[in-house]
Amino acid sequence: MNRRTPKGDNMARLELPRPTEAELAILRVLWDRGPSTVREVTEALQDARGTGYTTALKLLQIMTEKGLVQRDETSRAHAYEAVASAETTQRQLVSDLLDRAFGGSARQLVLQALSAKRASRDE
Amino acid sequence: MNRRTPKGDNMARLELPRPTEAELAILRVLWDRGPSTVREVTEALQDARGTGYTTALKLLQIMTEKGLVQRDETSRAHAYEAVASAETTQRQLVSDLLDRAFGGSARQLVLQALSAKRASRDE
DNA sequence: TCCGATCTACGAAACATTTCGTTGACATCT
DNA sequence: AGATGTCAACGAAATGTTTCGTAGATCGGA
Repeated sequence: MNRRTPKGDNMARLELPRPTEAELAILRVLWDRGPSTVREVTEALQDARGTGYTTALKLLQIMTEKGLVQRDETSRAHAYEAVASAETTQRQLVSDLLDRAFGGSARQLVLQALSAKRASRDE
Repeated sequence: MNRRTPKGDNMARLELPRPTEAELAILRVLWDRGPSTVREVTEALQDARGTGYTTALKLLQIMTEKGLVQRDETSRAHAYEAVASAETTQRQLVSDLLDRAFGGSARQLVLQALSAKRASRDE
């Protein structure tokens, strides 16, 4: 395990774990919609992925443990909310990719980003 | 399974699978050094990761199956070589991240890349 | 030829991620 | 109250990734 702020802890917020692929898809929904129930997340994910209800629920439970989302249990249908902003998480992901694939050369990454954009526009 | 060019197939090279984290570390060595033996890869990886010999070998075998690397079996110590260039793979990774985390906004990704660079320079 | 070093191959264990079936709680409607 | 539908929780299966132990082949030197 790898928790920086172990569960009940209220320390300086730095360093959440890197979200997995399925987790990231959920975070994108939460960033778009704000706090949402499992059903809402599931429905928003129907198009992009085939995510079933219990799958989304399980992922949100795991993400709560990891500290990636916060759960509001006030109403029967709990509301989940992303803990880190889209910008913060995106910066972390870019930074990881920078280290893992580009040896820290932000310049190369930017160039590839522009090239990738052009390629996707071309099709 | 998910192979585009099923094993013996020699079709147009497009679309290799996205390398995993450990695989990417190996690709970086191969991009740096050119064709290398398992031992050479293992030694290059000693610092960054603790990768043992059989681990590197297994990964290279899997990567060969996936088409990520090519194996030259001429000498007893086989030589492995990356199939796709650093640039091609990097472009693919950036493109994936763009879709998965940025909803296709290359502009945002570039901004975060610059911000990530600044942050890492600051420490 | 025998020994030790080095290599590939194989398979399984350890671990992480994703999916879903089932259960029991609770709510709403009749 | 009883029937029906929605919910969270849990555990386990299915899949993907990483690590390593072990076996067998080959090479070179004593």
